[in-house]
Amino acid sequence: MNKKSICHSDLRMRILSQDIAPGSGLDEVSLSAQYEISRTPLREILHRLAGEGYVEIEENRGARVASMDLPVMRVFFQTAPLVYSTVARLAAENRTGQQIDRLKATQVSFTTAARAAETADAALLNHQFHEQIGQMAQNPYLFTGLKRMLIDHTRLSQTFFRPQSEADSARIAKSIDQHDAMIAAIEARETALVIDLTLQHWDLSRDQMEKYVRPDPLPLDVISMKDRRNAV
Amino acid sequence: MNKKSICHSDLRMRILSQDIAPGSGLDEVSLSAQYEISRTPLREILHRLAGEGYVEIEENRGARVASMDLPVMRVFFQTAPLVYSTVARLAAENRTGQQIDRLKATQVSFTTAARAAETADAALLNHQFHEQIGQMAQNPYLFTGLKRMLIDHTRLSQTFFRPQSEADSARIAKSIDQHDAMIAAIEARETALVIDLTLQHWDLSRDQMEKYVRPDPLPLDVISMKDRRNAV
DNA sequence: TTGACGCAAATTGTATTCCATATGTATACA
DNA sequence: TGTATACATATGGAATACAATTTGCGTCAA
Repeated sequence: MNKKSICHSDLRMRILSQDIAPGSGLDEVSLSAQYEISRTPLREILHRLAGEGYVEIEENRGARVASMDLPVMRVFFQTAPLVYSTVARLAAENRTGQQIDRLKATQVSFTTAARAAETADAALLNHQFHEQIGQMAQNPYLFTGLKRMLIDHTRLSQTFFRPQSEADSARIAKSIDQHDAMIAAIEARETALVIDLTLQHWDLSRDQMEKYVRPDPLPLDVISMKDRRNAV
Repeated sequence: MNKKSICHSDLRMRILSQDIAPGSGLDEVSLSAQYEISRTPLREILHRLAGEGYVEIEENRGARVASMDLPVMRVFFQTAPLVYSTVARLAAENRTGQQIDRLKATQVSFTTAARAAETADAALLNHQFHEQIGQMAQNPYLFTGLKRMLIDHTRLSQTFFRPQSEADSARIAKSIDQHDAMIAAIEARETALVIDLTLQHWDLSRDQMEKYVRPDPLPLDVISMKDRRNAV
């Protein structure tokens, strides 16, 4: 593989893993130096990423990573069930045998990474898993929308695969099981079941993401109670 | 406006109007000469158009206009009602006053062009009309999918605004009326009505498009009946 | 002290040049 | 006569050099 496509996929990866934060600027000279390519191909990558929804380009102002503002997040939670379940249904109807094999392979890698708590890998492989289901749907119009959703979904679910408690590990195990069930249902073309499983999977993910958006408040004993008495 | 963005929007226009046919190759040197810009910015435009779904870029093979093969057309007709009606509902729920004003302005231009049988302008303004409804929905995930649909929809509906008969003119008039009704319904936030109107509008468009995909057969008297006797 | 104007440095945008890859044709050998 | 290989030409890709735009800072005036 050449440097250009490595750069392209690596930038995608870094954006998905929030290694480059939403809204942060992308400097052309430093990035081109980093990937050892010149500015010309890098700029072409940036334009491509803009079309894919990873970055936003403003005239004479360069490229920034796509932001994740609150209004869009509302829309994200509102739209996800519709898109995911529709795509899942179409996937069950249109999947080929080869695609099932590839999905199973991805699931094996995902399971390994998730059990080993390799956070970044697990999140990325989870992303790949759902993108492959999108490909099965054979519907380019819904697929582009799905890809946009997955960009934000993967960025939001960063904490999901970094277990902090027994409950977190249980959620990860459940997520793996749901993937397995989805594969079986898609392979058997059981559309109603696939939709049901997909919505369950979404519910699990959503609960975890809401924690990310609105995390538990800091423990109060960190703040001196003396100071608190003087508060307005 | 600078040459680059003119080139960008003009290429989009030419692809939508099938002035550049689906699947045809885009030569970098001739295009850059045509728009009086150098190859570097042109290539950036091509990459952007690739991200937007107008063209497809293959490594070391250059850019081609996105093809319209039959399997995708099936999916197009299958998906359109869902996407259009969902977007229309969200537009009615989320539209702002400014957006209504702009939509009305577009509709005025569209009406003029359609009545005057200015085919290319009418098709493009129709495209713009539906894209603006998409913007009203305030849903980037569905909007990208809608934009993809509109690319194919506009390319397929080229014949729609070139009336050949009284019936064609009547259809155009009906289409204009439907747009007016949709604007009113969106402004009044009557979601159920908007969905209904949108589906009616789709039905009208679909019937016409199917004629484009599967046109009336050539009149048989063109073929000599003598030759026909010898046929297998 | 604040606001506006202007200059300078940084950053993005464009053009030209050089290089790599692919395809088509011709020639030679089986 | 058919197929394979090699070479030439055309087309796409990358890098460097140059131009234009933006932004931040400094100075001067109100």
